[in-house]
Amino acid sequence: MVCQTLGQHLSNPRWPETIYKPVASVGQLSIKAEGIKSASNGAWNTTACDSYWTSVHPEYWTKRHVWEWLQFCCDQYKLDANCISFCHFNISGLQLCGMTQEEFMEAAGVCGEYLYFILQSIRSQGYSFFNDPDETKATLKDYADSSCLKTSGIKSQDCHSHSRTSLQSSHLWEFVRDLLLSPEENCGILEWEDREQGIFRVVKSEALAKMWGQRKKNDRMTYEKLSRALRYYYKTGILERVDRRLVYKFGKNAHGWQEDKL
DNA sequence: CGGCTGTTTCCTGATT
DNA sequence: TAATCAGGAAACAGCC
Repeated sequence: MVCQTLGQHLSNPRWPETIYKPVASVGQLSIKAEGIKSASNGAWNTTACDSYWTSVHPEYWTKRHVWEWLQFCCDQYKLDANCISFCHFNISGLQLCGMTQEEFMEAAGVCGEYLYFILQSIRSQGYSFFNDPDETKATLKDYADSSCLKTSGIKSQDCHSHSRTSLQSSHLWEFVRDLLLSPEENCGILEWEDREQGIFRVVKSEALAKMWGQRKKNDRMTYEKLSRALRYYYKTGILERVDRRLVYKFGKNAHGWQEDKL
């Protein structure tokens, strides 16, 4: 897997609306911090509250914890996971803590700058980062007030051209694509039948539905329903029909799956 | 608030 | 017989 860099962003860090939507103004960042406050009153999303990584110092995080942290940041701060290069973050917490801000930006573009800041906040505040919403809010606002967050203007393509094996895709076909591209998450659920032509097979249909259901926080998802959604993609050219059971093919309007274009 | 997109849910019927 | 496929129809959620 080839990982692109975002060198062009390093000299001029800015926050595009498309990457961090709530940051249209400093005030709106505070609104996001309010979200943390309400969440900490008992409604933490599963990414944060069901795992013990929030109570462990980042240096002791496993790869899994790093991944959960990324998920948490994407959920909580509405970062676009498509900007984050998974291969750069397939590392332990110790390695994560050793990354420089520049390395974060190389791994996740402008989102990386924000991730870096969040990580440093967690490292300095420890467990209280997740339990002291006022502190968190103040810290985030301080950062929002800093110069790098005040401007915006990088076009969305700048972000999406950096798209890799994303951790959290909003669309079903992207979820399927990313599962195909990340063997560490795939677990044999999907496999390529013809890599060049984009033909793939659903090996474990129930597991795929369950995983998609988890992604959408819907425990009633079934392969029947998931496949109905996949069939809608025939209309839009995201997928093409293959007359074999559990076999699909990426269409002309699907992108990001070709090996030579990664 | 309305319109649009992308599902989700349910369904009937056909195929493997 | 069960699993899957093919779509129509309607509901629903999130976004603009």
